Amino acid sequence: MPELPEVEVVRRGLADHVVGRRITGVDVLHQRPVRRHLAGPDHFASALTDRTVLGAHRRGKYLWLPLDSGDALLGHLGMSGQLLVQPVGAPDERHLRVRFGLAGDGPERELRFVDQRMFGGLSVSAQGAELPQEIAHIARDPLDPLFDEEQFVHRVRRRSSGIKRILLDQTVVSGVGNIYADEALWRAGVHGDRLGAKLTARQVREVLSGAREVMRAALHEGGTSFDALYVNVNGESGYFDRSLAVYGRAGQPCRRCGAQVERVAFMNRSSHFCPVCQRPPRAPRGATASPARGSGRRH
DNA sequence: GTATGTACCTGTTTGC
DNA sequence: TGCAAACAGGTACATA
Repeated sequence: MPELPEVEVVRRGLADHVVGRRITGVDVLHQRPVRRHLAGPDHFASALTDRTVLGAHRRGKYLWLPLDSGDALLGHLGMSGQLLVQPVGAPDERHLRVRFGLAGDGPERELRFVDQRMFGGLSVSAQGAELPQEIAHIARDPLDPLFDEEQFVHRVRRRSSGIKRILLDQTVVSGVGNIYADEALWRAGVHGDRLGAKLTARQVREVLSGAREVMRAALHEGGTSFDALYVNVNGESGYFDRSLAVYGRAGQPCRRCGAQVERVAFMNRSSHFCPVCQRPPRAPRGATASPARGSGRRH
C-alpha cells in the first residue's frame, strides 16, 4: 500500500526512466482510473500524446510529471496502483489500466499504470510548472525541508479529533497512511485515540519525529511491501515490512516491552498499538470501557 | 471551519 | 464444496 516512501521510490524511478522521453501514444484500457479527468479518456490521451516529460515531482502521495505543453500528468497510486516501465511487447499485467508509449534515448518503452483496486487515478492538470491546483490543499510532508513544524504542532493542538485521524488528514500533514500512522504513534508512545488538543507540544513533536524516523527507514529500504501490491517502476518490492513494530503484528509481542500488540477497528480499517507503551486515553465520563482495549495494562 | 461517516473498488480470506 | 460476508484502505464527498 503506497505511502510517502513508496511514492518517493516511484518518483525517483520515473525521474530516471521517464523524464526526457516523449509520450508516443496513450491507451486507456479502463475508464475508472481517469475518472478525475473530467474531459474524458479521449481528451486525456490527446493531451498527452506527442508531449515530452520534463520532470517528476511529488507532494505527499501525489505525483506529477510536467510536460512541454505546460500541462502535467497528475497521478495518485491509491491503494494498489503501480507505475511500471516495461519493454514494448512485455505481457500485459492482469490489472493493466493505462498504457503510455515512450520514445527517446534507447529502446522504446512503455509506462504502465497497473491498479487492482482502482482507488488510484490519473488526470491531466493545466498547471505543469508549479503545484497543480487539484492538489493545492495537500500539506507538505514531514520529510519536506519546507515543512512547517511549528504550524503543524499548532494545528494538531487546536483539533479535538484523535491524533491518528489528524495524522491521516492530508491537509494537515501529507504522506502518512494507516501503516506509518500506527508506526509513528508507537515510536512516540502515544495512543491514536488521544485528542490533538490534549497533547503537549512535546508529544506532538515526538509523533512527528516518529513519522520521520519510520519514513526515512522505509525509504532507505525501498518502501513497505505486504502482498506484491506495491512495487517500484522496475517491479521490485521493498523489504521494510520486516521492520514494522506494530502494523500487522496483532497478538505478537511489542518489540519494546513484550506486551501483546492489539488491533482495533478504526474508521473502517484497523489500528495497531501496544497497550503498555501507548496507554489509551481515559474513557469520557459515562462511557463504558471497550472490551477490545482492556485496561491498558497487561503486566 | 471542524468533525464524522460513507462510497468507491476487487482479490483474498474466513465462516457457515 | 460452494457461497456469502468480511477485510484491506486513500480520498472525496455528504452531513451535522
